[in-house]
Amino acid sequence: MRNLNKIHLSGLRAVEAVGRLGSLKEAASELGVTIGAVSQQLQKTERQLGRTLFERRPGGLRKTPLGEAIVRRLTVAMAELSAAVALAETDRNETLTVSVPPVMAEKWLVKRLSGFHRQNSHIRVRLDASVTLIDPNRSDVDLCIRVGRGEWSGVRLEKLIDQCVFPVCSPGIAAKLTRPADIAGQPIITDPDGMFGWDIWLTPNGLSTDILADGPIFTNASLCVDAAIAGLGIFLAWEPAVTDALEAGQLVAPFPDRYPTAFAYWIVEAENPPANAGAAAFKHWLREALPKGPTRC
Amino acid sequence: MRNLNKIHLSGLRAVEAVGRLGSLKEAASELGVTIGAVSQQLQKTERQLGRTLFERRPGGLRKTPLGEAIVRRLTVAMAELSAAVALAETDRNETLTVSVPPVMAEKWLVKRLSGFHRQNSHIRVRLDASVTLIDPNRSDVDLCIRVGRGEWSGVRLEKLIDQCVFPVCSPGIAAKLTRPADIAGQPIITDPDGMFGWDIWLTPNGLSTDILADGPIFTNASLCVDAAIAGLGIFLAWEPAVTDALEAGQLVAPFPDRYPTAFAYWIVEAENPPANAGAAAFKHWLREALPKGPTRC
DNA sequence: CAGTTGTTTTAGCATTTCTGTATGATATCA
DNA sequence: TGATATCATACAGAAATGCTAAAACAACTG
Repeated sequence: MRNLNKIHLSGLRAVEAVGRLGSLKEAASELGVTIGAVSQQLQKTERQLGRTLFERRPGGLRKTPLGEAIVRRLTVAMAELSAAVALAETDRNETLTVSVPPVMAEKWLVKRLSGFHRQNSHIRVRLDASVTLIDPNRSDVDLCIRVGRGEWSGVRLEKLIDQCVFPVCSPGIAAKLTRPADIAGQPIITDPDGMFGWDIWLTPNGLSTDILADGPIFTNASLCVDAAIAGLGIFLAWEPAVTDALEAGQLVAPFPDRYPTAFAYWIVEAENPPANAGAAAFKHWLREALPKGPTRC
Repeated sequence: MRNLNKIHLSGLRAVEAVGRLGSLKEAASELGVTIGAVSQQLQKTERQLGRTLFERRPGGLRKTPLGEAIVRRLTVAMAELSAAVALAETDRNETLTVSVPPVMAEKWLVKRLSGFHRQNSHIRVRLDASVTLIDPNRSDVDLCIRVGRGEWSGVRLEKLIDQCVFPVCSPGIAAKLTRPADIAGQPIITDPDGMFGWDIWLTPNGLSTDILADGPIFTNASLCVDAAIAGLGIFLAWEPAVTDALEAGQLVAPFPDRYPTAFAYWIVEAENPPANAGAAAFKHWLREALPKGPTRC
């Protein structure tokens, strides 16, 4: 393989094209450069190989026996290279890697993905559920959905929905809650990694965090939602983490008012994302599918 | 195939090497460049493909699934390219194309070639017998042997032997010749394309071209020699065109003196010939095998 | 001889690529 | 915990390369 070190590969490509197509003119057109450029490449490669690959005869070039043999192999090689590149292109257009916070993946996205797939059957979606923000510029992730203030730099951003919080609990617990103050005394389900506190909801209701009782702790918002469904207490939730549970009646929002945290759901893309049909389709679908209207703040 | 237009092939080579060897360091060593260069190539290619081929993780790079697939194909492609290039290298070292004037090829070289082959059994010699000077810089000829003044430019020259002429004829005719003046009356075999005239030999012998009789004309020195052997007349010959015929007694040189034409036999090579083991061996063999000592002027 | 086709040459510009060096991030050892 | 490897990336300047455009050849064709 090391014998390729002294040969410029694009010269070999020129040789291949000229050999296959029979003339500088056609090769130049296929390669997208001028005839002169191809001529130079050809000569340079012949010099590097130390062999003449084409006889110059009136009316055009003609392969020498060695040229014939080499071009035959080069054509195979170029086809293989082309196939390798095509692999990337297909992948780029047909598979989409989306990085999503685990809660959203589990509680909202997984269930709806079939809807996307129904509309875009040729696109294969790969979900990457991770908490930490992956840099879309340097990973194989095409699209990230992230919760935050939108203060990331070096990326392309699009806001999806603001994060608005409201208490949720099982219907059983909800029956005991008529006023916000009734929250006191009920166990509170907590995610210690959560980025906001109960004050966001308590303060507007004229209450303080002092009234809150303790309750189970889960280090993952998805588990908190499950706990709430199981009737273990009240969780300060948000869309779309509980969209389905509310709809299915597994959870109830005893107080309709929702209050914005400082955060929102964002689409985070690489600064200069390569054209990707799948990414465009997914973004469009996402905007349509996300809870809107009455479910917003 | 056109999808290769937007991709630098050397970038693909870098991808292949890194993918196969597992680290920038080793790839850099194989490619004969610095690590930084490989890193840049890698990133550039990933950008061009629009896909991440390697995950950057502590301790080194690791192929993504797509990277894995692409590298597999690239390895095949590179091996094929390498084989194509190797073809040229083998050819360069093992086959030697020599362009020789037809007379020399027929009357001297063909017979002796087996001697060269016995000493250099791995080298395949291809003889190209043509009259016109092929430009060794732009043909698949490695070595030319040419008769001339050595006034070619843009080539590498080495003088072999000066051309010295002397009359030859069949033993039958020779019997009638005791003094140079006896040439008169005998038919003179002529090559109209010959580059010298009889005056070269006549003048030093105190004779003029007026005394020459007509005789058969052949447009090829080799045929002239054959005609002389057949007893059709006297031919003003030179080494090595008649070396064998003289040795075999088919021809006789009735007058021992030889006179130089302005010409010589030269080895003509490309200005910067690629290293070629065969060419070196052939030149060496040629110097040894050519008539020397008493057969010279 | 002018016109055509096809390749080569030349000069100059623009881009690419490489090298060194500095930087950063992680792992390993004592 | 700090010292030291290992691996990769960033950057800037220098060197090499590749491309274009236009002119020049060269060998046919009518």
